[in-house]
This record gives sequence, C-alpha cells and structure tokens, in this order.
Amino acid sequence: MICPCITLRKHGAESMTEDEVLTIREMCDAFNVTPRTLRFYESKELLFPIREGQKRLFTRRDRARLKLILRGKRFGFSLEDIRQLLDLYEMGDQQKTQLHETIKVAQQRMSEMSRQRDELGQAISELAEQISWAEKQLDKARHTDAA
Amino acid sequence: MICPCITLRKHGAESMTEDEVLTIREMCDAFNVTPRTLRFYESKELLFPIREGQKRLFTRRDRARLKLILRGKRFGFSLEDIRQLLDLYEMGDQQKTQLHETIKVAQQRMSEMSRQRDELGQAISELAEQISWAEKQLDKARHTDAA
DNA sequence: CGTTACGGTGACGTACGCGTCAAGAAGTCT
DNA sequence: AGACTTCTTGACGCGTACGTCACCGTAACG
Repeated sequence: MICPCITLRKHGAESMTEDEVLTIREMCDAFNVTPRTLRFYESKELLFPIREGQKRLFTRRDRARLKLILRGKRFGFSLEDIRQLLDLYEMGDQQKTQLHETIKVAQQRMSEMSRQRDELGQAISELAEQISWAEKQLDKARHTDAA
Repeated sequence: MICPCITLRKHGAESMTEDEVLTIREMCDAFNVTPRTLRFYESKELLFPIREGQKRLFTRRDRARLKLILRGKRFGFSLEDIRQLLDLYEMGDQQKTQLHETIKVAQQRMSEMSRQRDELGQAISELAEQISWAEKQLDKARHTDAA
C-alpha cells in the first residue's frame, strides 16, 4: 500500500472533484469507451495517464483531451490529425519552430471545417426534404391499400 | 462495333450533355477519384453503371449518386450508411415495408447531423481562438529573440 | 489459501476503403 | 500484324482503429 490516499478509492463515482484522477474503468464509464481504446490512445501519444505502479491514472488533462479526441473523431479526423491539433492546444513556450507550421495546419483545418459545416447545413435541409417526401409516400401507400 | 453512337466518343470532355454516359476515366477525371474506387463502389452497390460489352458506362444517376457519396464521406459516414441513404433518395413506390424503417434511420441521421453541425460550429470558434492565441505566441517569440 | 476482480502487456484478428500488381480482352494507331 | 492504350476481373496488401484472446500480476474477500 504505497499511497493510501489514492488506493482508497471505492467504486461509486463520488462526485469527481475537478482534480481527481480516474482509473481506467472510471474513465471508460465516464466516456463510454473500452480500456483497449484508452490504451491505444496512450500508445499513439494522445493521452498521458500517470502511473501508480503499473496502473494508469487519468488526470483532468486526459479527460479534456479525450473529450476533444472523441469530438474530432465525429468530425472524421484521423487520430494523427487530432494529435496534432491537441499539440496545438497544449503548447508551452517551446517549439517556436513548429508553431508556424502547426498554425498553418490548423488554419487549413479551419477552412475545411467551415466548408464541412456549410455542406452539412445544406445536406441537412436536403435530407429533411427527402424525409418529408418519404413520409408522404408512406401516407399515400397507407391510403391506397387501406387495411 | 455494336453501337456507333456510343462508341464514337473522343477524349475531350465535349460539354457533357446532361444525359450523356461517361466512361470510367471520364468519370474519374470529373470527380477526382480512381477507377478502383468506382469499381469498389459498384461492388458495394453504391453505383450501377450500365455495360457496353464489358465496359462500364456511368449515367447521370451515377453522377448524382457519386456526388452524394463523396459528400457523405466528408461527413464521416461509412459507405454502408451512405448506401442506405441513397436508397432512401431513390425509392419508387415499392418497398413500402422498408420505407418506415428507412425513415427512422434517416431521422436518426438527421439528428446526428444536427448535433454534428452544432458541435462543429463550437469547435470552429474554439479552434479560431486557439489559432489567434498561437499567433500571439509566435509574435511574442519573434519579439523576444529578435534576429 | 483459493477465487474473484481489476489491471497490465503482447500479439493476432478484423472491418473498412481503397492501392497495387497480374493477366487477359478489346479497340486504336501505324 | 505488332504495339499501345484502356478497360476488365481477381487477388493480395495496407493503414486505421480498435476487438479479442492468452497469460501474468496483485489486491481484496471469505
């Protein structure tokens, strides 16, 4: 028992004070992912849980990153894309050299995202039209062969 | 030479009258995809080019579908998702049984897309913030170690 | 003390979306 | 009749994003 204050965690998500660390299971439950996924993300340097012995403990930072990762995925970004964006989000004062490059990447991403948003809006209204058309067809069909 | 009116096509994208059929290469050039991609889509029943002997000829319908396919992909939909949506778009009067089910699928998709659009808007502004922050850092850095 | 529960590390498997040969048919040029 | 190009159908390969399985450690329970 190296560190009682950490080891003494029970299994009942007790309010999670902003700075608490989470075990892999708690993390999985909180974000609805599998342990495999979290380990995979760590192996790809998307998450950096600290270690208590062997066990992973996920910090507030990891939670923030995971949230962004999952959102990025819904937008169709690759994990590698996401890693680069996360790096942008968490840059200290170093890496000035890469900074310019990263900004360019982010700007490209921005315009891609804007385009995607516009197209998405269009697609939504088109799909809405199709749905109401289909609903009308369904109505007609019901009317035709009235049971 | 079975059908001269079709066989007599030269290689110079001559205006493409709305109802003209396209060879695989013309199709590829028009949409910037590879032949492999088009054959793959056909194998997955996303496209249905007609055949002149062995060769594929893509119709106006195929062009419309491909446009939607490519858009769907940018939204992160799987080809299977897209196939189902395309089916919705091109339903005649048959398949009344499946119609209701398909409408449900489409509606789920709709709400997914709306959520995605909202999140995307949020992500865009967040990313914009990050970029301007990064640009400020870059400026500071330039100022600090002025060459 | 055994068992149950949770966590860890490989390592292999898998679905998707094509890329990339290989080998042959079919038309076109000279 | 070659040679060339374009097209065809397999079939295998590959990167991504994990799933799954085997096996090991360790801590807690009864």
